[in-house]
Amino acid sequence: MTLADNKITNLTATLRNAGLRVTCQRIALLSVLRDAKDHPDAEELHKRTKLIEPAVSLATVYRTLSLLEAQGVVHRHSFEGGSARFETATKEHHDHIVDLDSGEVIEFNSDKIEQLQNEIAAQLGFNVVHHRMELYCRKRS
Amino acid sequence: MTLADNKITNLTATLRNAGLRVTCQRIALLSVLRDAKDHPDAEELHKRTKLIEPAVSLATVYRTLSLLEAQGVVHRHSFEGGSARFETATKEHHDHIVDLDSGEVIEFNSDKIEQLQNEIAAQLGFNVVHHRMELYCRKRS
DNA sequence: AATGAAATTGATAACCGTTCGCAAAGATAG
DNA sequence: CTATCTTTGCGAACGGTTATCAATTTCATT
Repeated sequence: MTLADNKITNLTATLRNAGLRVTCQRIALLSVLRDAKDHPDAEELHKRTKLIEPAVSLATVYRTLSLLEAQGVVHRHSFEGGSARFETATKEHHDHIVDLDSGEVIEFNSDKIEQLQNEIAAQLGFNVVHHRMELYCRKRS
Repeated sequence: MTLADNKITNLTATLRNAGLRVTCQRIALLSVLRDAKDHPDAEELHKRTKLIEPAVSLATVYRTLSLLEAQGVVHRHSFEGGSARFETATKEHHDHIVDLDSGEVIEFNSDKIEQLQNEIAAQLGFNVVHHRMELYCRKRS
């Protein structure tokens, strides 16, 4: 069971499954991640987590995020000109549109593009392990 | 005339055109950029530039790169887990494949993908200002 | 419950790529 | 040539992130 199998989302099980010990800091961070509707950075996650569990340091937030990323529980995105932003890996794979004016992040996905990417890589003798695609946009006038 | 209109690529003219004063540091850096076959980072560019013009500091390299980027003379790429890498804007627009094992960067472009990107953005009410697409790959076995 | 080995933590320093501040040196228009 | 404005080198500062390390906590085993 992973964070993806929600409903009775069991944060403890998520940690156990990832081979990590269960601590209140990690539970608190995971619950913040689970409830986040946006793409917060580490500092923002730290701020939110402290509301649940005051005894959590920024260092632990960073450490736990790295751990969870390594286990595929969260995804890290490094958009242009800012700090890394995180989201749970619950959703289907998707790419991002970044609104240049508001900083807002919109998700999208395109099987067509992914297929083209694979074809292009294959032609050059490569297999795509992962990719990064971000569209920096402005609202249509 | 920009660096793109090569043949008798005139580095001095490139600078004048960009509204920048002509200094030997800038000329040296531009010539290194012009001759680079790879995608060097600032430190590497500094190293190479010092061979031509020993009196150039890393700060000037960074400053000049930012200036040239703002004028569209060079492009900056921030690949995963490393420092920014630069290349002249002489070539057609292209995206990059990063070989995860060797770190090598291969260029490609796909009008088809770009068109799909524009369509997707348009559907969501956006115009694409610029994008970033990188395929992190391994050689096919 | 108590024990003990191993993992985790908070605080803070270190890190690394990059930018900034400033006085000195250099470029350009007139 | 001069005056003005730009650019430079140096080194300090910056910001996000990671490392250090002693103290604390987890958890399998009693």
